[in-house]
Amino acid sequence: MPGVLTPKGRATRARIVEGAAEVLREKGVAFATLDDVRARTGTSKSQLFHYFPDGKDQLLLAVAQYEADRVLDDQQPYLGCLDSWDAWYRWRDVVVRRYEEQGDHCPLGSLFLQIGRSTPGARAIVVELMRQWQASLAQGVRALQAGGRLPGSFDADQAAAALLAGIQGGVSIMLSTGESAHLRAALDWGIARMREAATAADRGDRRA
Amino acid sequence: MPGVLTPKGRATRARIVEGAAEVLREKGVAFATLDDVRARTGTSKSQLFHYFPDGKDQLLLAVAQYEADRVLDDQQPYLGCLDSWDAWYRWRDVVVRRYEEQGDHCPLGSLFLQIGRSTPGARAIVVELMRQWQASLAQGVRALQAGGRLPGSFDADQAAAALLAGIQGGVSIMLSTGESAHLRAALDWGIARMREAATAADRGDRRA
DNA sequence: CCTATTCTGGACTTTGTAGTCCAACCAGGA
DNA sequence: TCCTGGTTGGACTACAAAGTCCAGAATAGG
Repeated sequence: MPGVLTPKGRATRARIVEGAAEVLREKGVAFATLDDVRARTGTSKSQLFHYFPDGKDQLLLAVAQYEADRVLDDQQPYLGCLDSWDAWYRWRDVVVRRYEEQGDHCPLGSLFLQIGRSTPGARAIVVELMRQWQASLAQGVRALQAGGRLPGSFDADQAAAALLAGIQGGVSIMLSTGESAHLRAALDWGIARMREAATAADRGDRRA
Repeated sequence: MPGVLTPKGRATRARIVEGAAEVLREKGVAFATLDDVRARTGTSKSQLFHYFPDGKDQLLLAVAQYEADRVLDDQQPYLGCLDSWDAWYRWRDVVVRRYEEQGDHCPLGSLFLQIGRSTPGARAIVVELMRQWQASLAQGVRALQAGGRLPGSFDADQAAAALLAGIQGGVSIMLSTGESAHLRAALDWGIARMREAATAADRGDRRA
């Protein structure tokens, strides 16, 4: 796979990544083989290694990046404009629905077990995803503050971190139990806490 | 492995499970082989299959149960007596420390990817663990309520669910990033919300 | 002691799968 | 037209790891 890829080559490579992502979602990374990918994408062994010379790990990494990109995209445009309470609730609904539909395979979580979390490439992908996700949430909190719906003293970053943790945990519990109750509870609880901080501040303001 | 195991047999079996657990923690389930277990425990292939006739999956399941049992044990006695704010903070510290020490391999999480979450046995283990964990937390919330530190209207089960989700997510983020900040944020945020509910109720009581 | 049963060692078989190799194909530029 | 380099097909190899088998040692029970 020297310097350049022709349009045809690029198309094939993309087909492989997308097909591999499908296979991984369906069978789980532990049971997905290169032959499955080959069959699904209508390619041959040599193509797989032509576009991913370092073999399976490199392909898995590409799929991980592909999936990571989708995670945030799937939450748009809601995640991008969390400037009112309604917007927050709509976003919550989108998140819950997305993961309920996803069923019981976490494309990213499983990927990293196979590749190894410590692999620099893998780690970078997930760290960057978490960073962006948390940044979007923090920005949403600040938007509430800017709109005067939340006191400025409220710690936006800690709120975003806690919310993100709740989402991750809710999803992983759902993967094991099949129930989205925990995901809902985490989101509802988090948003509720912010609303309470808002009304408490109102009371305080009124009193002051 | 007919009906009974002699004392010697039981010891060997236990040695295998514990050794396998160590190996899995160190290498990760994706890379641990029966030969690793064999070497670590000083046993032979035939013993492995003597005590676990259904092979690797059965062994992994036994390890999963073993690890699941430890999760709650490691939080005792703190998890069992969450009847004051101080007790909650002490418990939080224990949880954070336990997972910081555990490093970057989640014995349970990874196990289920290999076995397959949908396997009835695997699912049962994790569902039961979550159930007990959440029940303990809910009991702690009710203990606060019984002590008059928290209004009775507070939803203990939702609180427990949200806290549990936060823990799970905090841990899984820590596994990927190496930072325990999210775990701390989730716990602190959750406990803080309860305290606020308490003080808000105080204000309300005073006002009423 | 004798015998039945459990336990253990280790060589062997089987299988699934990643990765290799080379010949052939296609497309665009000189 | 020919040539070059990216692209493709598919058979082949290499190997690791699960699982099998049987002979022989240890042990419990009578």
